[in-house]
Parts: sequence; structure tokens; C-alpha cells
Amino acid sequence: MKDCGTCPIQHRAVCSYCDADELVELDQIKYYRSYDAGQPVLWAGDHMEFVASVVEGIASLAQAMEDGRTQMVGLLLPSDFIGRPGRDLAPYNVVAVTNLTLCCFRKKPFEELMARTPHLASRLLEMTLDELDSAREWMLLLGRKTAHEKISSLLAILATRDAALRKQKPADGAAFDLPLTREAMADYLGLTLETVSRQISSLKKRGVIELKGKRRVVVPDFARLLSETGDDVDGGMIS
Amino acid sequence: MKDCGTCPIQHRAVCSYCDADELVELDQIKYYRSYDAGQPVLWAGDHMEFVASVVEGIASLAQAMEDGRTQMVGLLLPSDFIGRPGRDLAPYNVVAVTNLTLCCFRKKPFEELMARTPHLASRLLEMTLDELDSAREWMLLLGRKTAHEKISSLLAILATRDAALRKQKPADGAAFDLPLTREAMADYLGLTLETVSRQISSLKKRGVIELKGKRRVVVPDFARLLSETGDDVDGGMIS
DNA sequence: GCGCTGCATTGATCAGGATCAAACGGACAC
DNA sequence: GTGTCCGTTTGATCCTGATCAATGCAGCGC
Repeated sequence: MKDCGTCPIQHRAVCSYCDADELVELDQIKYYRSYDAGQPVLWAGDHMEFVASVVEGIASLAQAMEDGRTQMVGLLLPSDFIGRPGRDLAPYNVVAVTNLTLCCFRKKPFEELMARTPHLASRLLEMTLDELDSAREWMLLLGRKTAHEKISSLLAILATRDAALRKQKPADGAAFDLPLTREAMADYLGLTLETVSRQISSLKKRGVIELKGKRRVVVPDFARLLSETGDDVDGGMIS
Repeated sequence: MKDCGTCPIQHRAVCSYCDADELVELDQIKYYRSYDAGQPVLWAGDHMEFVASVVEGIASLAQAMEDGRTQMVGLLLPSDFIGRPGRDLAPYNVVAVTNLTLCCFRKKPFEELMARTPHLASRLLEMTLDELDSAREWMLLLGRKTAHEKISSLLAILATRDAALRKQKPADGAAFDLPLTREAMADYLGLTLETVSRQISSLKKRGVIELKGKRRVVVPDFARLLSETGDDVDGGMIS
């Protein structure tokens, strides 16, 4: 895959054919948006006038119940795609977890382009199938794992994705930043923030992880961490 | 949408353009398969040589952990689609819950057809987005709802889908069959079978539902049932 | 320095569901 | 009829994670 420099459509989102003519067209309909940490990007029910690719930062997708219970249903890291071609209303809340930059494409022209270019549609289908798979992995976590396995799984995933952003495999001794507050982690894992805190303390006490400050995590032995997740050690969960 | 008679590709799966030429092609690569209740259709990791549309009966998608814990991640009713164009390996176990008939399309020619027909790809994209939405609704249920809300939600969904198969809205006093054992419900809801049984007994005792035998459920007041689900009463969950 | 604010940690207690165990009841073979 | 099998119900007890509450701690404005 040819690299298109600093242009965000180099991301896997829409660029499996990076040197094709469509690239030029996409380039013409793109624009950038930035959000501060904590700022909402979309509320459930909003009209969506764009689709977008995450350039930098982290966004979350969350469902809420009226009484305030919330469940995060997705975490969007750089190169992830936001939006539903063919849909008008946002199905869940999208919030900037950290400072966030999106590369947006106006929805109408994007859809028109899609209708003319089969590989774009199949690329999006492929990405959506990936999302569906990870949503279903997450269902296993939410429905059947213990608090302890949940936290370990989350840390393993964050470590893996963090390494992947640097095009590496997660290595022993690697450090990464926890981009989420304890409360956000709780909402992602279906726990309370107290339980998250306690489980992290316990992992620390047992030497599975080390904490540098509150947010930086060092994993001295990655296989050890994986063995705490409840997953089949090779394959399975980590996607 | 034009009806193509008894041919299963009338299902929304692949037939938004029922009178198009592709229909003829699809017809040439289709074949049927039947499974008995309880029989496996695919194991996670199997090679998939077909994609398929459910004609009759119910199938389940499930993830399993090595120690036996399992989580159902999807329930496939007639008109639902099985398979991932572009993927080779089955990501989860597929099991026939009741007697099951599938209309299968050989994968290779199906994919070739897809590559040539943009509307087929976008139809599948749309369906996959729907699946993704319901997977995420289910994540809210698994992560944040009480046992009591979980059971009510499941019953509401089954009642709704059952009515939909007859092209109706769920009505007060409507009856439907529970196609699942207590254990299967438990695996779907992230509970144990004992808890499922107790919660159903409690709903019965409080008059929210009536049971005719073990498997037939009557819902005297559908709004009452909905109010027990924890969802926003209009819209939300029921999809 | 001070107090304030926003996360995070830790403790004490409670309760919702899990677990272990027994009994029930219908379908079916013999 | 009897016995067995399977799914279900019900009971007693336990334990994980929720809840309520207090404290810690870093950053920041003044």
C-alpha cells in the first residue's frame, strides 16, 4: 500500500487503493475537526453530516440508559472509522476521550463515490465485519468474565493496540499510557470505578503490572498478563 | 420489492433488487441444507465454503472459553444472513437451536457476483451495520442490566420478532413459543439457568406473563413487559 | 502558603446472582 | 405399569462485585 504522506486518508479507513483516482476525489471533500478531551462529537439521535477517520486521539461510543447507567460499546483509536454510510441518525453518543482530531468527509459525496467504486464498499464492509467481531468478543467479556479477567483483558488490548500504532508487537517491559479514567474503564467493562481501582491495585501488588504515576503502565511480562485474561493464550481475544 | 415466490432469496439477505439479473445467477449457485435441533452448523475456526440465509428455524452464534463458559452473541431467525464475504474462517460456533433450513450460496461465486454488483455489497453493508447495532444494544444489556431487566428484554425481543415474522406489531394478549431452553437463555443473557428460571417464575407470579406449559408465553400487557426492561419505552432496545 | 476541584484509593457493609443440592414433571422406552 | 432421561423448579448458602463513605493526592488559582 502506497503511503500518502500526512494525509489522513492514508488510514486503512478508505485507502486500500491509495494511488487510485478516488483518492483525489476524497481529498477534495475532506476537512478536519478537532475536539477537546471530554467534548461530545455526536449525541445519539443527531443527524450525521459526515463520516470520518480518527487521525489522532481517542473517541468512545457509548449507550446510556435514562437512569444514568452507561455502557461504552466501542473505543476508536487512530485509523478507526466513524459513521454509517446510508444512515442518517447517530445510533450512540460519540465522545472525545482525549484531545481528538478527525478527518471528515461530507457524507453525500462520500456515498456517491461509494456507489461508483465497488472496492470502497467492500473495504467498508470488511471494516464493519471487523467491528462486529470485536463487539462480539466484547460480549463474551461482558457476559462471562470476572472483574479480574475484564481488567486484564482491557490492559492487554490497550497494550496491543498501543504497540500496533508503532507497528510493533507488544513486548515485555513495554510501557503505555492509560487513556481512560477509572470511570471510563468501568463503563467499558461493565463494572464500577471502585472495582476497577481495586483490581488494578491487586494486579500491581501481584507484580503483573507496574504503575508510573496513575496513568502510565509497564507490563514486565506480557504472557503473564495474557494468562490473566481468561482467553485462549494464542489467538482469541486480542484483535 | 417484488416477491420471488418460495425462493429463499426473497429474503432481505440478497434481494433488494429481486427482479434483477443477479437473481438468476444467485439461483444457479444456491442449494439447501437442513439441520436438526442441537446440531452444529459450523465450529469456530472451520473453513466456510458457503454463505447462507435462514429459511426456517433458529440458529445461534456463540463464543466459548476453554473452561466451558459460553456466551451467545447472536440469534439468527428466518431472513437473517450467515457468513462473511471475504473471510475464510468461521469466527464463532453456529448451532441449530431448533430444526433449521438454510439456503446456501457457494462462497466463491457469491463473492464474484458481489464484486460486480455494487448494490449487493451495499446491501450487505447495510445488514452488517444492523447486526453491529444490535450487538451493541446487547452489550448494554450484558454490562449494565439487572437479571430481571435482562429476562424482560429477551422476552420483549422474542415477542417482537415473533410478531414481525407474521408482519404484525406485538399485541396485548399475543402468545409465542420460547424457542430456547433455560440454559440457552442463560448463555444469551450472561446469567445462570437457575437465575433465568427464578426470574421467569417471578414475572409469572407478578402477572407480567402467563405460561401455557413450559414453553408457550402469553403477554397480557405488552407495555407492562416493556416497562420492566429498563429501556426507554419508545424506541431503544427493540430492534 | 491556602483552599478548591477532580481523580483515585481504601475501607466497611450489603445484596444480587452464583453455586451446590434436591426434588419435580413430562416424554418416552420397555 | 415402571424406570430413566432431560429440562425445569425451588431451596439454602456463599461470594463477587456494588454501594456508601472517608481519605488521599496532584494540579491550579489566588
